[in-house]
Amino acid sequence: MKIATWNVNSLKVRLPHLLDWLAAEQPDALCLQELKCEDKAFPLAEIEAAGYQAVFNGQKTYNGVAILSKQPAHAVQRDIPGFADEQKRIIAATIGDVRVISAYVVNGQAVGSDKYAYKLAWLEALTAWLKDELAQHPKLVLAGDYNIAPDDRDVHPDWKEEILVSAPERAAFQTLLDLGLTDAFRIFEQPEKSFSWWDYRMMAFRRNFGLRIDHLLVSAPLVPLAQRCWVDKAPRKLDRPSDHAPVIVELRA
DNA sequence: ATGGCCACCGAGGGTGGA
Repeated sequence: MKIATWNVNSLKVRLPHLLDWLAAEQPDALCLQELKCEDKAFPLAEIEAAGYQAVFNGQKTYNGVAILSKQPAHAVQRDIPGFADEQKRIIAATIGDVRVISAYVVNGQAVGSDKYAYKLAWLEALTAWLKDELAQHPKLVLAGDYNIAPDDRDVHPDWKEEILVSAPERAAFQTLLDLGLTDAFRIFEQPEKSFSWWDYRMMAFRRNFGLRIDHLLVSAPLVPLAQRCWVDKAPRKLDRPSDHAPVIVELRA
């Protein structure tokens, strides 16, 4: 079973890349973020024609998440229960016997800003809810754009900002791991300077000036099933790319 | 040179992203 995550930065603009990528990679489930697309405008017909079902939680202009899957999605949950939030950042569904969550974590803009406080509060609510989800669903994948680079090796040395790498953000990431989740990417040996996002500016992709902020966290029963985890840089090389690349984990059936 | 790019909305430049 292949499960992937991809921040597409506008589903409308990236739809051709998405359809090509689905055809080539054939993931069993794909978590999308930053749809920037209202539900009524979701391109369901095109995605169904590609052989996928879709559940989604969108809004105009900003945010928006979806899960595409070959098999039906059950027990769909939108947003974090009990957490008042206008922003559409969470959708969860059960596919087969695996609970799959697509998450678009708050960016936070700058350490100390109002958005940063919202980021930390949002992560705290996510963690509390995840504890319940894990109790109900032993096999779980928390996939998405975390807007956190967990370790120094996940950051190009030229990164001068505090946001995405600050100690409180990394502590929040660790709190998720402490629930019993594992960063699937780090189960395996990986090339140095492996990243999932590169700024559009400054020829950042060509210079590999990136950060690894898109992650697939897997619950303990899935760790021994993990076969491989990698970043697919190919879509980042296309014309009009998303600034993020897909990350994929392959699980033994 | 202290910003460069991209997408959004909407009709020009402001906002947000990371």
